[in-house]
Amino acid sequence: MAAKRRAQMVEETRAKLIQAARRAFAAKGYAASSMDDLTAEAGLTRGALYHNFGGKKGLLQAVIDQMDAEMLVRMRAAREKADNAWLGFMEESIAYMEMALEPEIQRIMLLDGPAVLGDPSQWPNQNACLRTTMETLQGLIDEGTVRPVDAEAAARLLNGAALNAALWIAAADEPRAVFEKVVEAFRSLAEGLLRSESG
Amino acid sequence: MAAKRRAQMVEETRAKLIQAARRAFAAKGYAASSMDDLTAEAGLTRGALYHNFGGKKGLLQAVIDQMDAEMLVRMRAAREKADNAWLGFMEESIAYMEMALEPEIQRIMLLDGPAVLGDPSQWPNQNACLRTTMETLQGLIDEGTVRPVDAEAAARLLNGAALNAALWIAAADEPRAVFEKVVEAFRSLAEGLLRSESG
DNA sequence: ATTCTTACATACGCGGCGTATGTCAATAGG
DNA sequence: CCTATTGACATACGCCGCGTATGTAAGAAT
Repeated sequence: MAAKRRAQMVEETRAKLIQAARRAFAAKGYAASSMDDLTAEAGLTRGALYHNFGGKKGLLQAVIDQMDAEMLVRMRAAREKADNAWLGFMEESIAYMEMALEPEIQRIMLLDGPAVLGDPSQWPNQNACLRTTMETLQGLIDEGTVRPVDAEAAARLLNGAALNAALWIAAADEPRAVFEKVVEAFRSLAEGLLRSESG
Repeated sequence: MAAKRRAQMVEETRAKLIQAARRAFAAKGYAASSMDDLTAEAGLTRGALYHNFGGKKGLLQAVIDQMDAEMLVRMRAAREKADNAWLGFMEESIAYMEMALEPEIQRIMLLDGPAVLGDPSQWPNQNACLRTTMETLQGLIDEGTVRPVDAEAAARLLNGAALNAALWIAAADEPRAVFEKVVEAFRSLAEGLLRSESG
């Protein structure tokens, strides 16, 4: 019980640091964020950061893990709203693009993350939200809806497409209008994966 | 004539710095590359760098412009080998993916570039090799081969797909085998853009 | 021939990161 | 209940790297 109190405090410390880091990284980017500043904002010092995360990269990794988990939840929710598997996949993909429009996600997950930590598929948690896309796709292949392509390859392609499109949308003058165009083009592209109806 | 000599020297200086920067950025990444080191390797000092490029970011921009131009040439060459426009587009896209496998291009153009300078479409030269994809695509739409989607949106999606796939391939154990899978999946995806044959 | 400008080199200061060390509270053992 | 030990952080130090301000020599302008 007393032991639990201690563990609880540690978790709070970690949570505070991750929270502060998310804001700092999102606002200024990873490179421009000072560890002194963000720890101070959390009411702590760099000592806590090095103890808990081993360094600046470790903190970024922790932030990414947290955000990735959140994104996973949102993608699942989007998929489960749809009537069938294929439409679920579309909704899931669109949800991903919408999330990729959020500055925090874009900056941390899509720009700084890969640049600092390398390819997302090599991350410790294996990028859960990419895995979800892959598994959804594999299900569609198994049920015969989608051509028998390599699920991971296709998932990668679609994820990358969505990611890049989101970068573009975010920088556009009228994000919402551009978003509609992208969704339409994305649907066309994705339909290339469907088994041809005449087949 | 004497004036030309002077301009020539300046060009050589800039070329030397860009060359050294390309190697340094490719080897260690942008953040870990010391300007003192790379200028010294070029037989110069940071003074020359700040004078010619305004700073570290300016140098990165110059490096990217140069590489982008080179990529453009290679994409054109790939396209012109093909028999028809659609196949040309495929070859062009595959060429892009192959280039994206090269560590130098991957590190500088695809990882550090966007992270440091922001969205590629906002870069000064407007990312020439993306424009090429877009124009090729627009041609295919005009001739009726491709569905009337937004060319820029589709180009963005395909570029992003190729980019992300390349990141994955490069980190894979057997890059070549994975590359084949990706190309196959990419073809399927891209065919989603074709007008349906029954139409 | 002189002034002015260009194209760099040199010098300086500040901020940021990592590490080594210190401190205090909490657990464990007798 | 008292002490030894570990854990969770804070403090202190040094180095490196960037940007800027200043210096300098060679070419261009008049």
